[in-house]
Amino acid sequence: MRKRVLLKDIAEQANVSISLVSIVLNDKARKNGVRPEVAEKIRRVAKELNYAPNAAAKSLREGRSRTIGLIVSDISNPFFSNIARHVERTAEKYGYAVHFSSSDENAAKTAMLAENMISRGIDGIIVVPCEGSRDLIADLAERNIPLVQLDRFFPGINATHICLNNRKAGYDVTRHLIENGYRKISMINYSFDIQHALDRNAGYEDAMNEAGLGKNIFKATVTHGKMEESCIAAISKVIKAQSDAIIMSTNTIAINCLKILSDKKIRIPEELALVGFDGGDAFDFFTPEITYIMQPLEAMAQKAVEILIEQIEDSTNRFKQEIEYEGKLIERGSSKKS
Amino acid sequence: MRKRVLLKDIAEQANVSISLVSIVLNDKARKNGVRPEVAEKIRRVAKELNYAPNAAAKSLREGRSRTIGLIVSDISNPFFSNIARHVERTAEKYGYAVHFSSSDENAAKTAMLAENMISRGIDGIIVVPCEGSRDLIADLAERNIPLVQLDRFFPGINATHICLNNRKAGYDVTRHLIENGYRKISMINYSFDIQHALDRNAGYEDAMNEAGLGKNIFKATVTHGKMEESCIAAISKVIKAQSDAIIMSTNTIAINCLKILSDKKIRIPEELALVGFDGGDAFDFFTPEITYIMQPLEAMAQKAVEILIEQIEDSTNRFKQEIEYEGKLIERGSSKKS
DNA sequence: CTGTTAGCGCTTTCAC
DNA sequence: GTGAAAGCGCTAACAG
Repeated sequence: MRKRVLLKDIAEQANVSISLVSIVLNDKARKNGVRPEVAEKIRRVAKELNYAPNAAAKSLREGRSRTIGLIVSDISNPFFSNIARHVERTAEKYGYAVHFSSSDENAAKTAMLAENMISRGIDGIIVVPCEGSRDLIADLAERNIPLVQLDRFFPGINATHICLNNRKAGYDVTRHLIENGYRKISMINYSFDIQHALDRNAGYEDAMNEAGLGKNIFKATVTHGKMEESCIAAISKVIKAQSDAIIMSTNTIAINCLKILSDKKIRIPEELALVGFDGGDAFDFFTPEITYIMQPLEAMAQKAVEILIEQIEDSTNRFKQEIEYEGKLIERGSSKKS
Repeated sequence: MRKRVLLKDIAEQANVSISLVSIVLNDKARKNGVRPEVAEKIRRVAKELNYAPNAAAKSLREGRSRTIGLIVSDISNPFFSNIARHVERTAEKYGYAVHFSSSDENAAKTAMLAENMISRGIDGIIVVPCEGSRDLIADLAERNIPLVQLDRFFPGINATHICLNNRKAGYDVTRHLIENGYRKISMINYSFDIQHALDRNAGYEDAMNEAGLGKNIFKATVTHGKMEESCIAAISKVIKAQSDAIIMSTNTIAINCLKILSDKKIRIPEELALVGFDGGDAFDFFTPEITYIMQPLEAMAQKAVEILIEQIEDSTNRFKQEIEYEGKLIERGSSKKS
């Protein structure tokens, strides 16, 4: 194992002290009035020796690691891996690395992952919180750990969040269906007690009531742990209720439902119109293509990282922020009466 | 900011020395003959105080961080995010955290990411190497940095790899098409000078030659930076050559080609049969469903992590391993003559 | 059995 | 302008 090169090695080569090397390599030469030629020499030697600082020592000394943690439900879900990609890109821009973990929608696991990350010295956390983790999030925020909730959030706790205007999005898809002539519109959603599900439901109900279709409101719920069975059950219920359109409230729900509907050979949109959230290959390759609400994921993820880094780098700047982005309806074949 | 609890705090509370606390909390109590009641007390106090070790200090002292780096082309690509998920799960099992980065198929960026990770003190790297990074990989291996190449690899360098038996996989899909009556089978692949592309090509040619169809071998190449245009061009060429079947050599190529074919309203498989690699929503929701070679990704990722950790934890055990897994053909509608 | 001590590599006063 | 020295929190060798 080639010995790692240390500040000491550079100092010896350059005939200066270790502290000078540290100062120069941290771009504090000017401030400390180091002579330019000395600084230059140190930089040259460092480059020659291929110096790379020891992050552990730096972290220990500085009390920060320039690493952020990202907790999502499941990194293999394209929605979250997209988030991860944008988080990574922005973090990199600011010189931060990213630790990721998947929570499997499990509150206890989320808590464990967060503690683990903290123990490993990450400087802050971006989390897509799952049901039941309200207390954890509140606790982290109270402990003054830089934290941003992304995509989902808990109202009433003192923690920053960034998400879609879900109520509006729920309203918009419903409106879209109504305008296309659908009347018996059903919603399939998680039973989650989590704000984004509640808000999408609320938007749906707003639109239905506004159109005088309140009596047609029909909500079927599915359970995370048993997606397949519960989606089958939900679809049966929806069909029995003679719905002419379904709103599939999340990407995962949609993928499961689409498989089932495809097997059942139900004609879309003639027999049943469909709308979803978030996009993805499934929506693009289903026949007909699925209408959906697109989230400005890149902007949201970027903002999340930027706010987090602000919090990290300025500990006086940890006031709660609540940021909502507007979704955009992508109209396609699955929701248009011929 | 609630002050973090240190070994010192526990030591004071429990009326023992810091080192005893360290010994006990690192499960070395038995070995050092610490009295059980003392050990118990220390553990109790640690729990009460909610002690979490400072990872930076531990890393600095121990020279290892229990963190591994994962470099893939693009974490938002479902193929890679699946790998990430399995890597994460196995790493977690062994108490390791995961840093991830996307290389964008860029060798210079890969090098930068790897150096960055090393500087940050990761203990080892799992990398899906991109074209042009042979020297980098060889260099890392020579520097004795624990390293496993996953999915792709460079032959002739002294570095472990885990991948599919790509030649066999290329052979199998081709055979499958031939057996289903297709004769003018074309291959769309990266122009990459990377082994897995070459091997899939070789397998394709093996099967074609074996069946006396050598004169029908037709390969169109696409370029990573400009997938859309180059896929359009490739498909035009393939159609002009009057192919009756296409092998799409990677997931990304397939998704791009499927969109194009879908726009062109070419009837699959009557006019053109299709086979792909790796699966995904696109293959499941395309009509008809796409036949593909499934890689045992979970097993491969798990093995990659395990070998990496072995290398990390036993520096005498760094001999090169070359492990290949067999793919499995998933036959579906896109490759069966009615 | 338990405590003292010496660093891991780095940054940062504080003298000179 | 530059260097010596202390110390971040932890582990492990060595005394006692």
